[in-house]
Amino acid sequence: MIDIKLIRENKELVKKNIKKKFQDHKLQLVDDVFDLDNEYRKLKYQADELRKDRNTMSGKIGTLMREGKKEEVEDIKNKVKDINTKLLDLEEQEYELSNNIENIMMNIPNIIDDSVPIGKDDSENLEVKKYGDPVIPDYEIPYHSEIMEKLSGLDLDSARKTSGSGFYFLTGDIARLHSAILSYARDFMINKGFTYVIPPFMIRSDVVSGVMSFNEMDVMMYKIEGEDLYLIGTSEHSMIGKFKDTILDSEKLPYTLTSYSPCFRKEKGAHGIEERGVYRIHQFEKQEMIVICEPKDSVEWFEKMYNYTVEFFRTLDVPVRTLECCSGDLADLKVKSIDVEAWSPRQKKYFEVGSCSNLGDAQSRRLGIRTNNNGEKYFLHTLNNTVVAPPRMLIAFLENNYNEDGSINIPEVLRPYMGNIDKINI
RNA sequence: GGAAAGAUGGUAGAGUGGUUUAUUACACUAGUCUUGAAAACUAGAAUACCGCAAGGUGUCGUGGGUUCAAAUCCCACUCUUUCCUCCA
Repeated sequence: MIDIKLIRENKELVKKNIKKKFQDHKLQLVDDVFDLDNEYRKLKYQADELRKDRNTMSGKIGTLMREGKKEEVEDIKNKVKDINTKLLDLEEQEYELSNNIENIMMNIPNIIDDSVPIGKDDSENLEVKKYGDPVIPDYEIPYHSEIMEKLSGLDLDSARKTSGSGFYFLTGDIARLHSAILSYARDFMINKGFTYVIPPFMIRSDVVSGVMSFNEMDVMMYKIEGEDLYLIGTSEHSMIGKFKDTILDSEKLPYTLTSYSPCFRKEKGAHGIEERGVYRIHQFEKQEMIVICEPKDSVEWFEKMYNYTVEFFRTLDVPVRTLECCSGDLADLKVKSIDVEAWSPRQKKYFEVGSCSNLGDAQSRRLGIRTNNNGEKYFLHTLNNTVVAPPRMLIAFLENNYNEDGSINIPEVLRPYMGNIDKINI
């Protein structure tokens, strides 16, 4: 959500940004909201004047009553009643206008960073850099769920019985590996100076609507029946919600947090052939990082954050690359975004395992996350990034650490979390 | 789940329908005094929005309602504290 003042002052900039994102159908919205805003301000002035009259007149009644001037009181009462009738209509228009304006503003995309490559959709995302050798072994690597099943680590059949499709039982060493990765990720981020947080896994509707659009909400979120609660789709939801309507002490900035949570997603819509197994499921676990910082520092933090993920994957012997989201693929709230993709030696291509985003002040404006810096108040910048989401990450991990005999190498950094074994054997 | 009390500016805390334009204290900012500080004294100061400004409007947990007028009365909800009940 951008500042409406930007539209008042520089409509063309906002329009140019929309064109960069190939959303030409939204160009009209800028003119519409500009007009509505003017209308709203005129109306507000009128209504404020009426409210002013009402207040002064009502104020007089108190004095007149004490003086016992009943007739005058009745006269004024009637006048105020008239004002209220007029106001009723104006207030309804005022409410409607401000709602319309807000709805449109939600649909006007955030101003993207100058460095974002221009492109229509994900096919035009740009590779930034490769890390590690994308090795293609001379033996065949089975589908990840097969690897896991051979190691008695995955039971999808039972999960279908208890919960339906899109769920899994992890067992034995694979389950332990899953936890080990999360524990390692937690300690990895703590060592980078981040504060570990376990947030609520359910949030209220007002927080949900603060962090996502109604559309996203319907597609992603599970609602708890009979309660005003939703299961979180990512810990970012709780973590950003935590700061809703707060003024943060400028001396305590930046807030660098790493949170763990299970994530619940409906995943409405068709799934591709490569989404069998544990690639796309209703419930997974994730270690996330969140930074809330001064606007001037967000570019620097963005760089640091996706590099942490790259470094994390490299310590687990998984080759990765970074892919920059082009203008057309960038979600409306985002200023800039880079995906971290892991190498799949089976598919012989990279696939997404994490996403790092700089939201500028769009999210904080929407939620009211500000700082007070020597009396000057302004919105902060928010960023989020995946450290690791194990079930999907396990795919990359297993494929890249797979030996021809079906065993799995455990990289050194993970061994303390795996009972010091260096291999999972069949 | 049940009962009681409560939610007011950065903090504490008064305010039970109309000079509340939200008392007061602490913390805060500026000034006087001082080599500097402390203390004392003087002044300023909640917040969002509209407005070039003067000024205006809204906001006393949230949402409704009553009234000419609501921090104050009524209803619902949320949260906090204490107690009972239940529970990992």
